[in-house]
Amino acid sequence: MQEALISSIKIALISLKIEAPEKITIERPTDMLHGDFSTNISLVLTKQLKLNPVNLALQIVETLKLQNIAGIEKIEVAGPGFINFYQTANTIKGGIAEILSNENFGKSIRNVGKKFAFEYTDPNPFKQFHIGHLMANTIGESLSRLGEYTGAEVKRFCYQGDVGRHVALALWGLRFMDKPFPVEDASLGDKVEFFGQAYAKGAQRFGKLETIAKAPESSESEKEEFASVEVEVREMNKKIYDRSDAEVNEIYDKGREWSLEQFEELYKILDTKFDRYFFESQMSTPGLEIVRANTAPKGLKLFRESDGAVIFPGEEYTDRNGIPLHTRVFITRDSLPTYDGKEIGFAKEKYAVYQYDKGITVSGNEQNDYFKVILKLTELLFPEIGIKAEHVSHGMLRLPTGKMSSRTGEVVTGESLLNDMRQMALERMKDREMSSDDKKVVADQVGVAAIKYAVLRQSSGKDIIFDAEKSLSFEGDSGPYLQYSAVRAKSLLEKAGVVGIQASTEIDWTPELEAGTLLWPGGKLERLLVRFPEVAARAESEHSPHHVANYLMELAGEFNSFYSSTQIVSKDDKFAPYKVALVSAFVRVITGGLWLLGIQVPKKM
RNA sequence: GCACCUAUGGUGAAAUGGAUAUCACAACGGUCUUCGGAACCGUUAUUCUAGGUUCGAAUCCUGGUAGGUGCACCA
Repeated sequence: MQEALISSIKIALISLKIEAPEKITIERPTDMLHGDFSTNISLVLTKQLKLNPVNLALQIVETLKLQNIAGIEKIEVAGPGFINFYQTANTIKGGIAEILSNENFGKSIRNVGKKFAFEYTDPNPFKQFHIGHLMANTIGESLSRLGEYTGAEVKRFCYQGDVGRHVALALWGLRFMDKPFPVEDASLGDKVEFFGQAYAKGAQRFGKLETIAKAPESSESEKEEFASVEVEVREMNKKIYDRSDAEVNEIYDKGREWSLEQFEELYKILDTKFDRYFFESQMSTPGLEIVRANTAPKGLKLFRESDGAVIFPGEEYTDRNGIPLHTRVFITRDSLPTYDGKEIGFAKEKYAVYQYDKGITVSGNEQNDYFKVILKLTELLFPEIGIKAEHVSHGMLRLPTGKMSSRTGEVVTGESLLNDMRQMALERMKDREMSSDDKKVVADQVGVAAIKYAVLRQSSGKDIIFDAEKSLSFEGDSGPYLQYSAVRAKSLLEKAGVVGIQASTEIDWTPELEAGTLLWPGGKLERLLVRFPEVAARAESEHSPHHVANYLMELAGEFNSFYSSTQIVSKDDKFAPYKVALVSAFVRVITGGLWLLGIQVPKKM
């Protein structure tokens, strides 16, 4: 349609003897009252031609009208000189018919033949899976689905930090635990909790000693105490890397396995499934090799030695926008690769297993500057990977203080947040007639929807204030509201089936279509439904699932207005088949849209 | 200290450089439920500040203010 309008405009300009600019834009007006399509061509031309934009627009419209563009009913000049196009009721109606007949409505082929890789979540064994991981998972999963929806081949990757100082601190912290090591048949939660506490104790103790030792007024003995502790942790770290201590290995393997098992349970609830896992422990060797091979005076000389460590002097480079980078350490003076060093190995390994056309890493925005350095290095070391790698960041999920399950006042785990949401959902359903098993399934779906929607409703990169009260109330702008709308619409379809009303757009329309009207004032519901594929495509190209979330919100609101203003399933109503058709189209679109957000539609709720 | 990010009704957000800045929550008033009220309808209220670019600025540029984040052997 847009192409047809553009060529019509070109023809109109030629007949007015005006040179057409290279780019003529056809846009969707923000307000539907301004038509189905709009162009600012007159405003753009007005300067060079020194004409009044409204007069020019009027002239263009005159010649456009002579062309009788198919599917267009009305062309108007509005505001400062916009030209608005209104589609015929028949065209809109045809759009609804298409939704009904096309199971894949909303999908597109714009990325067919392309390979996308998404790396997200990236939790660390031995540490809690916290709400930041929940966010990254939500965003990464939605981006993956948008990729699939637009035809790309998509692989989901998860990179987990199973070595490094946090693990060393967890194992070192075991000595301060007053609880016994979990027995084999202890619950998974208890097992993971045990290591989580060990890490907390280890990290706390280490941090405390470090603070004391580094304070200006610290005594010699305090300094010595920290020094000896530092040696212990470093030795533990080395043992983990080189697996030289059988006892450490045994404990380490158990802790790692338990953590990973627990992550899998969460992924199941979150409805996400990774194609492949990578571990930091596997990236040490390739990372070291790459860095060593390019440390001056060898290779590309990107790295150099400094104070016994190997660094990348970021100050000497700029990012894609010409902004200077910062220096980072890639190999420590203990000859161990830092996280940065391993990341470089990972960049290469990831591409080796899957030659993607676009590779996106999702992380918190506190890593923005870090990723600029990594992306720059990737470009310099592996140009063919560098141009395909991108970083998408998210802000923090902030919780109101003193609420939710942060019992200790420390990090909120993903599990506790999920549990709270599920509990709320169950509470809400207590009067529903459902088996308790069904209720649990639905409570999972609703709880997940509440969290995911809260994350995806706003553009990523900024912090999200996750207001417990509001999100738990499930009102208005929320995932459960969308689910509820879908569920209610589905139950309407069931009812229609029982009564025997078939969805159809082909009813006796004669007077209505001649008057250019559809059922609903302005045909707003219909027009929104038809736009779904454009919304999905835009969300994909901008890596912005919130376009889908906002669209669904508007759509559901419009549907609910429709629902409450008219009787839909009614035997004697000649419009009933069309009304049911709208409900059916709505169900198809909202189900697809929620899928893009990673949200399931419950059977009942 | 240097760098980056952010600033929109009371609150949380949206808006390819476009039209009267949109939505939800809260507040206030209504629908009174027989297709599922986790719903619907209405009212009040918003672009941090000073300049600049532009036919047109919440959006782009410059200064200021406020907040957040990151900067060597952590991940």
